[in-house]
Amino acid sequence: MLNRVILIGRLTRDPELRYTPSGTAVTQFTLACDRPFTNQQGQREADFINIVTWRQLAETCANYLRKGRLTAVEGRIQVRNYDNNEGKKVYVTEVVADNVRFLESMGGNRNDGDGYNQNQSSSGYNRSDSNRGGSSNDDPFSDDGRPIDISDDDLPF
Amino acid sequence: MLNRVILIGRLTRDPELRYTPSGTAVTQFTLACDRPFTNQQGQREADFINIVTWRQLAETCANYLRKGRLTAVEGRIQVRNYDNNEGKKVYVTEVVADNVRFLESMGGNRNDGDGYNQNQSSSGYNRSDSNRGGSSNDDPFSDDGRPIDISDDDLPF
Amino acid sequence: MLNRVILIGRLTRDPELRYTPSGTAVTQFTLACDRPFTNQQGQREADFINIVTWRQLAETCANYLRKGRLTAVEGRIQVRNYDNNEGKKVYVTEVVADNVRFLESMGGNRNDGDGYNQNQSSSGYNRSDSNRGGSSNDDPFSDDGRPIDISDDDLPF
Amino acid sequence: MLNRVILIGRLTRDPELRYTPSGTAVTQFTLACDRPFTNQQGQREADFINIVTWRQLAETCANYLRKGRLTAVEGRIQVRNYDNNEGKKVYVTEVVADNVRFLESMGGNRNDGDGYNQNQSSSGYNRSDSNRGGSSNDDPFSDDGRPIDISDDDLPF
DNA sequence: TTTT
DNA sequence: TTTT
Repeated sequence: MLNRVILIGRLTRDPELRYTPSGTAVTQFTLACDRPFTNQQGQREADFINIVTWRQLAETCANYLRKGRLTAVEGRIQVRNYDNNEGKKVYVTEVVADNVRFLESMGGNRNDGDGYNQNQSSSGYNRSDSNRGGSSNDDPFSDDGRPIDISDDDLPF
Repeated sequence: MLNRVILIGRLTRDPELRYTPSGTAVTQFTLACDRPFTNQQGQREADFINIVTWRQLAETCANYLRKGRLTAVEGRIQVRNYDNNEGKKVYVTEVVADNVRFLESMGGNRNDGDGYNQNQSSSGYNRSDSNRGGSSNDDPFSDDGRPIDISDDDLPF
Repeated sequence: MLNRVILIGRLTRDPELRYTPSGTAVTQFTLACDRPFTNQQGQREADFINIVTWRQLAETCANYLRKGRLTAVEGRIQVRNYDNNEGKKVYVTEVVADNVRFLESMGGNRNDGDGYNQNQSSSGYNRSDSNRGGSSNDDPFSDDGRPIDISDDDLPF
Repeated sequence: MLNRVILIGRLTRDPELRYTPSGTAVTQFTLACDRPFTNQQGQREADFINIVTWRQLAETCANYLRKGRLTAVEGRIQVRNYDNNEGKKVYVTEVVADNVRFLESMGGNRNDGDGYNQNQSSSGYNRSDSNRGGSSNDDPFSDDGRPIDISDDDLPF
């Protein structure tokens, strides 16, 4: 009934832009978020959190984000599952972002401080079908490690 | 650098209270959070999000939460991984809660509207070791589906 | 660049629905949010936080919220100012809500568990003019205590 | 029952460090947070949001924050009131921060990327007395514009 | 493995 | 598979 996530971290790699069969842009990246405490060895660990963005926001992220960039992400946690090639259910957790803020400039050449990068959906017609038994081509990130095709069924709002 | 989650949803089952070898309480449960849109079939889906609480908050959750209860959770996203019995890395994503609010009373017998249920850590000495190669007994939830032992190494703050 | 608020509290009064000159619905109410600690006298105090909602969400809130109802609000902090009748600048702080969740049912007669109550704006064309010097008819809430007219200029997104 | 704010913005001035009579550090500053839309004149406005930090976090903020710095703040909304010199109630709204992240380095001389800047309270004994009738020396920020003394009574957690 |  |  309410599902809100706000993260600040750094990209572990350049973002990946892809398109669904129907032509919708999807960009995926991973944020490294340092934990607020150190472990038993006195070292600070990080959580590596998968982010997905759609449509215009996906294009903007692909254009402006790069590995290492400090970035703020607002969105919701999404948990999906599919049956892997051994017929076992694999669960995938990711943050579907609807607002991304570029906290570092792009190598001196431009300003990114102005202009919000928000999802502009004309809400209401939404659809998102996950959990379709047997179908395995339904997601950006796989906890399994395999690259997987994305489908129009994953379109959020 | 910042990692904040706020959820409101319903417990899919009664919470499970366990103890680490050193006697620290850990309670786990899953929140069903309805998505803010309907899928292609016009149905509202939910995300099933794993929650972990520690220490005093774990005891309180085990005592007062029950299947179906509307509950608010505040915490951080944590991503852990371990090698499963086939030597494959399994990733586990969960929300480590530091504040849980009981939004529904306990069947008329008590009030839960007063009193915050917050993690009371004497911050600073914290430690949390995940990602220890080879060790597989390190987590409350497994995306693999197997029940797994919990370890003191997972203690957050 | 990022401005996010999430509150859970109870309405101090029934919500007030009004309309701007151009016919846009605005609903205002105040949430009492208990503080997470007690004061020197051992008593728990509350913060009384002003909420504003617009358009469809305003209508829904006016229809379904009532004094005392436990309610979750998501939005952004807005700070406005105007010159009062003595020519002094008065500052008004409120939360402009874009998502409101009714956490308690309406006296048994209905269900409120399904259906999100979210602001549905066709983002992009937005406008909001506050801080107009001399003009005093620009806000729902006044820290001054006077009832004030609302204006189309306050329309957010 | 839940009161969470997350902001990213820039300091409008250098932070101000003061001490309560009993020697507790309090730092105040204002964050300019650009609104996510433009007004009727096509200009982007900002909300100027007052922030208060206490104790160790106050010292760290005073040491490392400066006018113009991009900063993330996590905390809760607090609304206080007092009677001004004309006997009128004045309301003050501010964000009491428990986590502040410095998103820009300090002119090249140091690193601020490591090390969380979090409030370290030994929770449980808390107290905070506002709303004391007649007393006017109770707050960092005044919507009235007058500088006001701070008091130990405002100590949160 | 999923809640109302 | 991980960022500074």
